[in-house]
Amino acid sequence: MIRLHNSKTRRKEDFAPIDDQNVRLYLCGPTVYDRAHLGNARPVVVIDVLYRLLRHVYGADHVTYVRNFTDVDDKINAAAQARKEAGAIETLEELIRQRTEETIGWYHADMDALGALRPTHEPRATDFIGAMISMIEDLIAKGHAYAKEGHVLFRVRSYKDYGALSGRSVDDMIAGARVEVAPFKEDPMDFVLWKPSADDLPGWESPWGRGRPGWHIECSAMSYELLGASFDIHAGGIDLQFPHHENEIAQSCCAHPEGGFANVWLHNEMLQVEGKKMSKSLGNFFTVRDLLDQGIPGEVIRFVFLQTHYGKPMDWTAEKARQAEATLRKWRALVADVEAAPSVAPEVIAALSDDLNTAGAIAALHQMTDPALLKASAALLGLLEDGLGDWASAPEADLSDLAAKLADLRATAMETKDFAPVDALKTALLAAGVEVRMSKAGVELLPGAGFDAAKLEGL
RNA sequence: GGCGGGUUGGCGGAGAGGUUACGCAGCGGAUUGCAAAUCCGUGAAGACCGGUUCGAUUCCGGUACCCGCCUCCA
Repeated sequence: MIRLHNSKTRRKEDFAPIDDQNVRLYLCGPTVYDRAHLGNARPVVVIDVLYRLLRHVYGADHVTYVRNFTDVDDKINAAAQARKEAGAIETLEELIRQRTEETIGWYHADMDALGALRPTHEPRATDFIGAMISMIEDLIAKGHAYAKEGHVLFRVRSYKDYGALSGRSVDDMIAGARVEVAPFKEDPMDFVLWKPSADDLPGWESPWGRGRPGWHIECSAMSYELLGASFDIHAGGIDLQFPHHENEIAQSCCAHPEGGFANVWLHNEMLQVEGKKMSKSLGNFFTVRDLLDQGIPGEVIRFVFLQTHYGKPMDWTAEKARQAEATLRKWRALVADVEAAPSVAPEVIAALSDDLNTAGAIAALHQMTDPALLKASAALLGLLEDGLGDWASAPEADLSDLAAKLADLRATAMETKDFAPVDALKTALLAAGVEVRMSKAGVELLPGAGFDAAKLEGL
């Protein structure tokens, strides 16, 4: 039995799918205007583990996982306009398309590097504009939304449970007074479903004139098209809980009162870097690609993420990455050339089933002595898989001559009691990233983490 | 101001109302020419103040501190 902490009820609940032949999961995906930063990767890795667990429990063919690409956004427009101003000859529309295509390619490459499985569907907002317009028309017809001055706004007061997910009341929020006041709003909390586009911005024809959708409507429209009016799990970062998810619920439940939208809401906490919020102003902002380029393997990033429960803030530190790499190297050596066991360790399943206790699952892996079982169990966490381990394999190098030389020097030193020549060679080997093992059985040289063949020249 | 999360041994980080978490580091030992690697062993905790209880780090209340969201940033 899988148990998940449901943000909607604020409790850990037994998970019971609506249809165990088709378990349905939706994760809010990225706005594709730039490289994914490290924080973007956290929900992807967390939900990837959930996806793997669900596939394990219900069968690989009985889980539908949807993660959208938001490719309508002012930041994308800004990036395209910047290119235009820099002298690009393409139309703005073409530049936007280029930018989103490019970013999606980066995103796939980066998330692949983290060992995340591709979702079943990756819908793009621009492919669902028609569905969004239909949904907005329906909301207007049902009295939950109104058109004014080219905008369409959702009437927050018409959905009585508005604020239930995030524990807020409309009145409290207005008292907070951090809302955009606009003359065309009936109520300050009303939010945009559709807005007009100037000629130099992307737009689509609609009953309210040429314009583009507000942000929230895309997830409501796409989840409805791909998963239906009711589905099992909706996930995303806790920062999306309000207003994004609150607005999704309001739109979807008002448009499809026959459905319940998402049964379970999973929210992951934020990511920090060395104890502080990651931000450009603090200079600790970096992308997944930055880390990969620094030589930190995706599997190591993944391991660091999974060491912290998704519901707690997770602190990225260089020290954690160092430790994770050491652990993975040890495990990789253990499972090298080992065939995965046919089944997964029950402790690992039990830990993951308990609200995705990935840290507990990793602790269980530490206790495992059977490499075949370790490999099979780690796979449920997306670790120690064959495709992801190139980084840990020893660099190709023939060190047999040097090993023989060291053995000779050592044998001589045993006689003369002068170990200086042996130590000199050993020191040089260590400096080149070679691990030196000397025992009664003989000398063994292994290329290690920082192996540099160039430093072996002349030895 | 409103809403929410957190505070565990040197560091990271879990579970469980009463029994060793675990990992890294440290320390002791085996091993080694010395190391490395490996193996064995080992000390160390639960922010603060109350309450419930035979018993709480674990449940409840309060205090302090930290953090997030409320600004179409996951």
